[in-house]
Amino acid sequence: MTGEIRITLPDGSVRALPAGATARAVAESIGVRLARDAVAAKVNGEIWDLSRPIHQDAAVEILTPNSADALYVLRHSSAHILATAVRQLFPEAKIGFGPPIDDGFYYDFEVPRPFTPEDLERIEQRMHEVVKADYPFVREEVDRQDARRRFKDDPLKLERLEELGDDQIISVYTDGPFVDLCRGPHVPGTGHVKHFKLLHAAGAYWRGDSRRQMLQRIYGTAYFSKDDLAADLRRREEAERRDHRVLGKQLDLFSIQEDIGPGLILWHPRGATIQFELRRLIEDEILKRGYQLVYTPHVTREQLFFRSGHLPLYEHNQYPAMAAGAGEAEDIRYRTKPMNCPMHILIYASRQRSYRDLPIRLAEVANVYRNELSGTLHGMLRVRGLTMDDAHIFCREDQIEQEIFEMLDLTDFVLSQTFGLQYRLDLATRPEKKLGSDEVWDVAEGALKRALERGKLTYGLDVGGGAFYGPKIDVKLKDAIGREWQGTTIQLDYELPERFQLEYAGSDNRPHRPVMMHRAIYGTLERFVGMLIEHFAGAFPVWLAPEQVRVLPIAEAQIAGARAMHERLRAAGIRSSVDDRNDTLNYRVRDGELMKVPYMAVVGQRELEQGTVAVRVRGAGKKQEILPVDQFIARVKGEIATRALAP
RNA sequence: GCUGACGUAGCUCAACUGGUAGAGCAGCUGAUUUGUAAUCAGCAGGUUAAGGGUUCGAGUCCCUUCGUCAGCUCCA
Repeated sequence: MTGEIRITLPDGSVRALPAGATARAVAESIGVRLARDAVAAKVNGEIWDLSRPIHQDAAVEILTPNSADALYVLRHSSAHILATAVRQLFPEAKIGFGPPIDDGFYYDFEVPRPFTPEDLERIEQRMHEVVKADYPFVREEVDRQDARRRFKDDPLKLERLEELGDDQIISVYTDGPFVDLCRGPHVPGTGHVKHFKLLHAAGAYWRGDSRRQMLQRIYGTAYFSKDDLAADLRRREEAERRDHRVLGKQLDLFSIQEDIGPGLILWHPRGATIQFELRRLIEDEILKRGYQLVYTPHVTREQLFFRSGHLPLYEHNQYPAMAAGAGEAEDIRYRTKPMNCPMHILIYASRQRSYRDLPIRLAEVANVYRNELSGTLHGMLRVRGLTMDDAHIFCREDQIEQEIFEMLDLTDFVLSQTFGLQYRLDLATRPEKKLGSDEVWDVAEGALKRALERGKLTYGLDVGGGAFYGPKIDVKLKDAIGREWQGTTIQLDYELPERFQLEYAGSDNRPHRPVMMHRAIYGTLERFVGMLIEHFAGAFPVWLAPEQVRVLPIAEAQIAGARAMHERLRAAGIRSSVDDRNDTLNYRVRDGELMKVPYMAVVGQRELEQGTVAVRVRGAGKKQEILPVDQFIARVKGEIATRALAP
């Protein structure tokens, strides 16, 4: 391996360098500034250290701080610096994994006692010293014996080491006093990591396995620039400011009370109004699209769920059985339902169906109960009593594509056209624990794929993320501050029609098995409303706002006039209230703003005499408009009717 | 469910190393009649999450249970 190698750059140009040249040398051959900015390199699509020798012809791209790949490298190095500092302060700490993640990095440690906030401060300070020392990250390739020797005191690393195949290169990275078994790559030296922050510590199972020991994980984040780090910390604060649990209390939308139990939502009148509008939107829309509404019970004989296969497979998520109804045999038990599908299936199966009837689309906004682990509950976003905007479609094989296509269109109508939310799609394929044969899954996954492609939609793959009864398309919503949320799911199901022996008479007058689909556009009203609260920061568009107009008389003399106006608004279908409390106008305006009421209609003597109203728009400050009352009502009605997003 | 932190009035928070619960806002009453983000005064409000223990004495220390939070696992 002597002589020259040919390096192809991203612009297509080719440079000849001596064999064994490093990516740093490539960068230097291009320019000093690039060499100075270089963080790592992409060699044949794989990210390498700048200092790693290249022995063969290769395509090389120099990574600088403005690439996403470089940020991952930086964060990976940050994790090592974290571990370096922890090892110095806590020599007894055993190291686990320390990868970069989407919004930062973490490192797992096995330590005798958990880290305290004070520990984090000390660790962060020590990290700054490690950065100041600017230790180079040195890569070495070692054999298994050597690696075993080096990590003899780190059982977690040894465990990982033994999983590596014989054909895999074993590499270790050293920065100053710290050595880690690591695939790399890293920035050239610890001095490159200047802008970072440790965020919090929490327990995490080793290898993510709840049967194994709990390690202590420290999370942090890192950026190339001070501004980026500051912006991230601001974003985190902003997310806190929008917390739906806090806003839900302030705006009197909902509560969760110990007397009722965790994960069970009390929708107060204001929150219920939002739910009501969402139901109205989806029900109006699906009726136009050929769905039929149904209602089914909250509890059922548990036999139904054995037949559907939920029991015992889904039992960990179901509430325990209740005793039989009065006068029934004792061995008959009842369960609350965690899903609606078996009931909708029984409606389908309640009479003979013809191929001419299909597709049959049964919809129900229904409450179901799932016994989620207590530690997973989180405000409205993760609950035990769920309100699903559920529907099941029974159709022929040849109708699948069209049905999926229409569901994707409905999804777009609701999420994008109505709420202005961006979203992306994921095709989730067969999980390990599943019902049905691989052949059936092949057909099902293929059908979803074709529908997506027909809709010319781009989508990602979530391998193994499907439900146990079929593959699904998951919709990930993006909110106002860029966070992603699990919303809509569309699932194909070949299994339940089989279990319930569903049939329709074909044009050949022979029995056929229909295909079934499950879908929920909002997902659950709880999670969707929770997401909306954070998305809008509580400032709902007029059509969703629990209180659309608040009428404020300036003084006692206008109370009767204000009440009359409130009646006019209410008669026009506008949710209105009067704040005629014995407080200053300033006080009442402030209260209206804090409650995020979109419009305050101020009525003074002048307005009453002229038949006008002084309109204060939420968030617009002192700027106000004097409008004839008719005109104001027309404007609000218009915004409600079109479900306008502003104000 | 697991690890850790936490739980004081409706809300946000005080209360020295154990010494006998306090403030602002909200609420109620009254005065004030207000022109676009907090008028003034008075009153009321707590078995300190629940239960048990240590102590002369527990909001404070210990145990159990419940709940909340940060994560893990799981998930709409």
